[in-house]
Amino acid sequence: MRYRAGLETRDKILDATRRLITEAGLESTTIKAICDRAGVLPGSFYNLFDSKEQAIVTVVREAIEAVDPDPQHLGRDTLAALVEAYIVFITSQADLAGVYIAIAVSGTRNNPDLRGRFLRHHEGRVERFAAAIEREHPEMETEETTRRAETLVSALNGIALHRVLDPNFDVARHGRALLSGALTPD
Amino acid sequence: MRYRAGLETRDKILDATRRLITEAGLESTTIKAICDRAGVLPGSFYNLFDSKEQAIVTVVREAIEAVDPDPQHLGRDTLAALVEAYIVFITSQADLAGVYIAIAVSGTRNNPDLRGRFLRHHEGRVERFAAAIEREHPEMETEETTRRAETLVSALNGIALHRVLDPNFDVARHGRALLSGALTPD
DNA sequence: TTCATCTTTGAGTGATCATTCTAATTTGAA
DNA sequence: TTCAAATTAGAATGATCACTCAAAGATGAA
Repeated sequence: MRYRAGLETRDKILDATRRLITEAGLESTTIKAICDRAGVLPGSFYNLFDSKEQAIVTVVREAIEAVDPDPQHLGRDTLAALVEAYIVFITSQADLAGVYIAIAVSGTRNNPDLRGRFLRHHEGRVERFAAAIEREHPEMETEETTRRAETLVSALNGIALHRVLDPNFDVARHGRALLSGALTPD
Repeated sequence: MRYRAGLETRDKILDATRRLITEAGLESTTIKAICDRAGVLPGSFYNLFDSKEQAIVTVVREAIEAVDPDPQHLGRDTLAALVEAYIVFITSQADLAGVYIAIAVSGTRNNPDLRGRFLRHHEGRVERFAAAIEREHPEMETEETTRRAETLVSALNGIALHRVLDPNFDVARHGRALLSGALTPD
């Protein structure tokens, strides 16, 4: 490998960006703030990224990918496993979870790219949940499984949202409660 | 009434602020943007508000108060009525609902005042929901009713959050689905 | 050791931010 | 109609924003 110095700087910048978005919000994630925290100067930042936007999008893509782990289970996962995976994501990757929620709210209003990316991801996520429900309840109609999956995924995001506000919020307990409520008859 | 002109300008500014936060996010809610939309100049803005912060806090307080209507029902409302009230709030006061969610995420990180205000409001809301659950299920322990209320309120916020991203999201249907799942045995 | 290439430095750019100020205009009680 | 008080106009301030650039320094293949 040639010139690894630049790669390390890149990591430091992405790490700083990730933590800043979670701790201070998108609004406060300025070039200066990123560089201060990464111990780097603006010139170095722009040597590695074309724009502030690019660094943020990189981190956001990271977060979106981290939400859905184990793609090799696709088509075989249980609903409970999907919920547990999200709980693990929120609790063990708090920085990325913070990015995910921050983007869901602030990031998607002025940035069509982020908005599209997020909505496409959400859609795929709902489908994965719906498929799991259908596997466990073959008698249920497709429209119904989709609707229940939408409710569950959105509700889980609500849990993640509250966790950002209150680090003591018991994500596991509330997430599992939603799971057991998700398949109740109307 | 003397000098009503100022009051009208104040309304125009608050209205512009409300819509801007919902449509473009806190980040894009600048003095210039507010004034342009309100058809007013910065001098007029600062004649009526001490700071941009003050206008935003005014709108946020408005939103927080609008979430919980009919305080005269306090101590008598059913869980279903509370959920319906939130559904009505989200669908019929989209601007304020957008403000509410935007603040929940971006507003509370750097602003301890907003953060405290939001968390206090959330706590009161959970208590109100818990009391309704307890009334309908007297056999349930207090700790249990609180936990279920926390799950439900956070999950409802998740529904509201998704509605901000997708205006076609069927808030009523998903909100009611959460209600029926909220009292399922573990 | 040489030297082309990669990387960092840090001052500097124009744009835009929240906010201020003074002068002009409008208001409404008298 | 008068006039003090309320309100608006609009240019100006300094701070901070994202971003650029030329020069210095570090790197590693030969």
